[in-house]
Amino acid sequence: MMKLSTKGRYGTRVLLDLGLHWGEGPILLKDIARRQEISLPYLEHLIAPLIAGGMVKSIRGPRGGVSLLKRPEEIRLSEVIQLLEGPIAPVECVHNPEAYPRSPLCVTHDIWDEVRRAIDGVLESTTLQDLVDRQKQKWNLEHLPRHEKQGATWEDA
Amino acid sequence: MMKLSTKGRYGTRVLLDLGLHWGEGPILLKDIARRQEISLPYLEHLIAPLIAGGMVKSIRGPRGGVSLLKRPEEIRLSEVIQLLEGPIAPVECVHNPEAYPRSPLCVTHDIWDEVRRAIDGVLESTTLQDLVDRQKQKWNLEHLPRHEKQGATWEDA
DNA sequence: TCTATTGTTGACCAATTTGGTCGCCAACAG
DNA sequence: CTGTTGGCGACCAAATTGGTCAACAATAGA
Repeated sequence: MMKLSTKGRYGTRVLLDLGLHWGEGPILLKDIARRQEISLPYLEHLIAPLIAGGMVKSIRGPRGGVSLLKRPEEIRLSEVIQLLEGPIAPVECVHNPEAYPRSPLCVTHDIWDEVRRAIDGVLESTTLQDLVDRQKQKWNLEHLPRHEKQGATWEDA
Repeated sequence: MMKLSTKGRYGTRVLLDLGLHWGEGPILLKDIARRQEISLPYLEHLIAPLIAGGMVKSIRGPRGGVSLLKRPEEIRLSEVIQLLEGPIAPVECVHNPEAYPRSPLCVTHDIWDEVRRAIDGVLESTTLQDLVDRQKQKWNLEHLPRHEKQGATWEDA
């Protein structure tokens, strides 16, 4: 239950990859796909909602690629998940209160909303820059040069 | 994303129903199905993991039915969801650390684990008795006799 | 013991979601 | 104009979800 789909997981890794290459100009989808071990055709679908959401911009043609449209510290994980997976809510009526007039009568509703707020609290307080910083710190702790580890941002799931 | 399936939602309502009838002996599945607006055949499948998990006991034959095996204040929502939906974890590698030796290298892993702990915190701190109390309080606030509202524990989702 | 009642189990099924692939089109640098 | 690169929609297989149904097991009471 309560699983994130690959959309959210892969997509977060894609953005982390872009965050780690922040300021380097357009990044090739091909390179992201290789580093994050995502198939190129599937990556194209993952990137689409990020572009539509104004989080990523793309340039076509030679020397093209994708890059972040906002600075990593301005991108909250809650926005990312929202774009990739839709509203964060364990049950439908929590997200869509107007459609369910009798919700206030049901106590389970209250609990699911508490769960939603708990999830949202974590995602809202985490920015892409936080992920970038944590990743770099992990690499430093290993005393390894960064470029040898750029493929190691997967989560094996 | 992150939706609870009907297993978790319906199952929680079933237990709330049993909590509200705590001490009244075996409750007919038929009655639960009617009050909670769940089809009887489907309810039978919902109740099975609760029985297997030792949370509910059943008695067959005339004057049979199901009832809580533990007191409502001893039943945490986290156990309920665990029984009905399996492990609470937004991604697989968070729940099953041994199987993914490289997880410590991946920062997204850390975030998903924070989300898991946030969810678990809410569910762990809520007991079935809490739900029962809240439900009764809502009914009182409406100044309506309880028996007229026993069907109103759904969540419309 | 017979019977009606009630829960148990497993087979089965349709719809939806998930996790992709593939081919063609659009844009752009040189 | 040509090659490179992303955009987009059609299509697909597998798993999950959300059920139904029929046969069976247990038990209370006549």
